[in-house]
Amino acid sequence: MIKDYNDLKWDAIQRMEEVERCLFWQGSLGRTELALRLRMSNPQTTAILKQYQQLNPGKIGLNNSSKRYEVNDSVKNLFYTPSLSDLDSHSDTFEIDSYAMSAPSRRTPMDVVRNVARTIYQNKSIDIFYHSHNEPNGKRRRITPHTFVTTTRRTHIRAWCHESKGFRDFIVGRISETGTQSEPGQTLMSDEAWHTLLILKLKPNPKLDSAQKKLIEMDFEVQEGVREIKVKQALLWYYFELYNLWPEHQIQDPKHQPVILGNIDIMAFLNKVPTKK
Amino acid sequence: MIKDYNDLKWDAIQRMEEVERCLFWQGSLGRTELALRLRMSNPQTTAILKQYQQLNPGKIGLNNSSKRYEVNDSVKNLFYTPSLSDLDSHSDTFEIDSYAMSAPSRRTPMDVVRNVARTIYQNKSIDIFYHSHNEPNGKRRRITPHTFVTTTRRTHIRAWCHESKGFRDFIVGRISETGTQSEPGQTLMSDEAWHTLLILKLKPNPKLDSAQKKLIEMDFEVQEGVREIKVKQALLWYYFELYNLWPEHQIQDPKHQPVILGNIDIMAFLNKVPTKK
DNA sequence: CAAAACAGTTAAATTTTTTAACTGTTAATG
DNA sequence: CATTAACAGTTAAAAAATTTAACTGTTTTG
Repeated sequence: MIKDYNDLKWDAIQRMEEVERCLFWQGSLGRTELALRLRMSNPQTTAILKQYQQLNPGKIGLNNSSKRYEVNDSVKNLFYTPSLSDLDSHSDTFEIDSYAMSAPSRRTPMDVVRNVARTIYQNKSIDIFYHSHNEPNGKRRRITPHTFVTTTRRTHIRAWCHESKGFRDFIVGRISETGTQSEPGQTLMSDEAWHTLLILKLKPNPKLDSAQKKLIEMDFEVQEGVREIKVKQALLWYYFELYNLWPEHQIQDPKHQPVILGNIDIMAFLNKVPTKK
Repeated sequence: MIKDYNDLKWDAIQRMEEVERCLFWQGSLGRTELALRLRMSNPQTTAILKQYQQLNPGKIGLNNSSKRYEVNDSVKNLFYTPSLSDLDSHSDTFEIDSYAMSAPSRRTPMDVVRNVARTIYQNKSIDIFYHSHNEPNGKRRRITPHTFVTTTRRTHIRAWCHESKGFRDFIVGRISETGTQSEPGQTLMSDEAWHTLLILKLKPNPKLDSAQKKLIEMDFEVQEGVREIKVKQALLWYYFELYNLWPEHQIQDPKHQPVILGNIDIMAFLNKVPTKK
């Protein structure tokens, strides 16, 4: 009768995930509440909760006083990995408000995303009309995309550019049109700057006093004065942009530049492969 | 036999959502593929696809040549709302790579998130140990949180602060401990700065040449020279931070400040209510 | 102390899903 | 150019999941 995690069918896994989702955000879950959420009858809901208890013993227990199942956070989740973006998409069903600041500079036209995604899925290339810094009015290009890259500022597409014969990043919001698909160029495998990992070292800005430094060390999880981050060479430029790391900006107010570059030599990699300058 | 959207049970809705998810990202979906994804038998999978066709006529059609169902993008989705964060959480099952840049300054300890979420859910207040700019070593406070706010830089909690007797923003990553819950203070309703909407006006940086301006206008969806954004007064500061809008920074390279403030008078609201300075 | 609000239970009826053995179509293969 | 492989689609009986309807038991509330 006790089933293994792997014996469950897809439907059952979805339900178990929903159970854990409720438990994580609410801390407790009533049977009637679950029956309403899953639109199921009471006997079946009871069965599901029993099944959950067998699969993940000790995670939940009925509190006779509140008449609700209460969660034991020291037992790990089996089905649900919590994240804030998940709260965003489910906050309407919980009574927990969640608000994402809208930022127009990051607009991501979903029809472009869709057509590029399908190009990746089919291992093809695609015609795009792209507005770059050098050609703001736009130019037709053919690219073989391999990965969507979400930086803190915008969404990019990492792709082989058939025009410039190299791997480049394309900002999704600057693609105004997508065209027909055709045979691919170079693929993920040969994107060296993508596969090269560098160590980026960050230090608190020395202009901060020691108490403020501690705060920054907390924010950045600094260990022994330096925070080391493994960074794809292809994305190095965006880390400079994010943390405002260019040495010529170090004159700035440390409020706008809480960390500075710990290994200047890494800047050599910024231009080595023409990623984006 | 033809069922209405509302007649479907929870399980069925989840499945339909999965069907639309596959269709959106892949553009096509095979019956055998769907059977594997849903871990269902072939006859049942056929039934589900038929049911989908009845619910959303014209959305999919079998291509006899590829022997796969192909999507008609001009017919709207009924169950699935696409987003890039959704691709992130499902990209392992599609052959579409997706990579999110890690940014240590945004760390969000999920145990803190969890305990605060449950406090909101239960309409209570909670003790936290908070490291602010003025008190980097941390101080115990009691807050009544009402909303999670995701800005482009980090996750905040909007809350009534029992110590300073006002609504404040707390950076999740700067909460080092959460304590016991108790009775709430002021709630969402009385947070004026949260409910006050302002119009923020953005213009392309005049130092840009006209071609570059066009590009920025595309990025920001500028209409007739100005982009207007409705902004909660409580979040105004973060827009200044995001777009680097402080007038004293206007000397900067327009690469780092693509847009400037269109309505200087709005700055009065930055300090009016002590949100964060 | 009675009522309300829950969780939990049972057994028969109903619905969904699987199993196993089929047909039909298209593209690729020798 | 016939054969095969790879798919979608079908059927009917068997099995499994779910609902319905009528219950019991416990704790808090008024």
